[in-house]
Amino acid sequence: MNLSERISQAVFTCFPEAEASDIVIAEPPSLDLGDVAVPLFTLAKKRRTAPHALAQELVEAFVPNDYIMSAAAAGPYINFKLNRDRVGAETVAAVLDTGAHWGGGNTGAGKKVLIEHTSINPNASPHVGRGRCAMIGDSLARLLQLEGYDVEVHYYVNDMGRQIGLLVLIADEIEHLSFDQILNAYVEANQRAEADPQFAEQGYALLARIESGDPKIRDKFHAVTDLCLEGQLAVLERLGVSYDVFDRESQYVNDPRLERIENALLDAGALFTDDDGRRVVDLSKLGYQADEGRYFVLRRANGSSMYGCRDLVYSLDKHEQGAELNLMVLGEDHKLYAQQLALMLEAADISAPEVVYYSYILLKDGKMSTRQGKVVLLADFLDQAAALARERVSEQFPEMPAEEHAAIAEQVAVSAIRFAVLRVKSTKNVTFDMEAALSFQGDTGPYIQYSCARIRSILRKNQNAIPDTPGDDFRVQTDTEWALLLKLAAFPSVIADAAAHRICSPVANFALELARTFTTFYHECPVLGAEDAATTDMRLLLCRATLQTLGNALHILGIETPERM
RNA sequence: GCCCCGAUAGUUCAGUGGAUAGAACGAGCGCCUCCUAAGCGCUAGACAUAGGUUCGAUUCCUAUUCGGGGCGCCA
Repeated sequence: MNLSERISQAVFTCFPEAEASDIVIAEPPSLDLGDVAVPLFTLAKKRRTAPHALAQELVEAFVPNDYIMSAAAAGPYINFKLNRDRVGAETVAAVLDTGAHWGGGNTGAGKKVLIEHTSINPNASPHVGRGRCAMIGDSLARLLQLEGYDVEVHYYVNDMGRQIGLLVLIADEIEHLSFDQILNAYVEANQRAEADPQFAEQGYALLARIESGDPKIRDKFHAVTDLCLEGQLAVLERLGVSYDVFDRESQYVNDPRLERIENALLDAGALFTDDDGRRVVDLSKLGYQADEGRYFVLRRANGSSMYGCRDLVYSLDKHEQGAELNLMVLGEDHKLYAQQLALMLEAADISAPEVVYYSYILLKDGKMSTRQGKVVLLADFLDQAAALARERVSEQFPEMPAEEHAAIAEQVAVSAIRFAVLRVKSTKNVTFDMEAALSFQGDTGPYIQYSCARIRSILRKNQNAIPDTPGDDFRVQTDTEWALLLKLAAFPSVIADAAAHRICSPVANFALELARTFTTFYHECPVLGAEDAATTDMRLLLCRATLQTLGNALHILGIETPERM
């Protein structure tokens, strides 16, 4: 039985007709009032009494037990005081026993989840805006893993389409196209296509040839996109983001399975050929309400397929893999498109993927613009951050080998960017502040890592053996220790909530709060210099449990916990 | 024009249908013979506007304003 169940139990015993959903477990404004609070407004209404009267009634009927020591009425609230030694010891034991699994609710046991994210156009080194998708997707994957899901991460390689065709044309003119040149080549190709219709035509012609199965052209497309993908993945790898499966858009062109969807659309009377010879879907036949976005073109007049065809087959392909959960992370600019796809898929009785959307990252002086060079490239940020961090570490630990300086600096750099991006709710536009992200001070990833390093330092300096688990002499002596224990105990519910809502920012904010709570403890409660050995042991256990919890939370965020920094 | 998202201190972000809305940065003052000062303490500062639902709204609903995104042959 966990804490909230025990509290509910206490309320039930004197109010049997209450339902679990009526009981809200809250935090009192101060630990002086109690450890856990229950507001009684809803229950009082049910019983047709005043909340404060009900509070009195419950207090009088309350019988203390091993876990809940007392109940006190405070107006419309009832505040419980817990047996801190008992609850604290159980919390620490739970953390240390479950270790890397601590916090996971196992709701995903035996279930497979397929998650697609990043899938950026192969045209340039990724900037932080693109990185938001990768970091959110990667952390979501890690979060679901902790919940016990069997997670498979997919990356959809957009290796087709007009712009890749143009890029292939340009690549033919350059001797050895490198990753660094790709963006320029891409911009140039688009400019030329605009100015020179013939050039643009050549691009479409290439598409037609790849669609007709020309292996030479296909190889050319692959060569260009591979070069790009390789460069992009190298940056993403620095961030700790990895993928299990790469699905090429080109492998879904001319896929016979499209027929199944087209037939369903025909049956629904939604698919037709318009006056110009395009194959168009009228989504209003599938329940689409608005006038805008009502028509969706599947094929150009010349018969070549549009991206939608490939996406439909790709969705079908993922659907056929039979995962319990099919997730994808998309920018909010894809919202309408994803809805349109979902309607078409559902018409063919195919369940559409569940989509997690994220909003754009803005800069202080406005939107990012690749063409205006107004972007923060992930690689540039990491380089700058790592250089700064390296200076810091080498000053602080001059005796440390240079490779270790570099390794720690890289971990700090990754933590700075991942935390800055992940702590913000994904539906909000973030304004990326380069200066703040490079300062490593305050509400940052490095601050949390620093707390971990302090814990590691204490554990390293400790000479004596620490018990593996709390014993009978586990005493919670101060509010500071207790506040830390309460924070630790809250971790599983943070994870459960985050996983259920497919959102990682609460995990980031929890980690920050826990680090702050620990820092207070660090300043107020000496561990190695405690009054007696039992207190030292207790605090060492608390340190270990905190490190484990911070480590688990940071692992979800893709942030390492350095031994020193 | 229509649709979707957002709006909390000077700034960047948390948070909640209920007790006193939290941090950080920036500003000011203080703290390293003390487990790492990437730290800590103190001071000043906010729920866009107007209605509504509710015992109670910053939180839910509606409108307005502002910002972001989108609206048939780009992916």
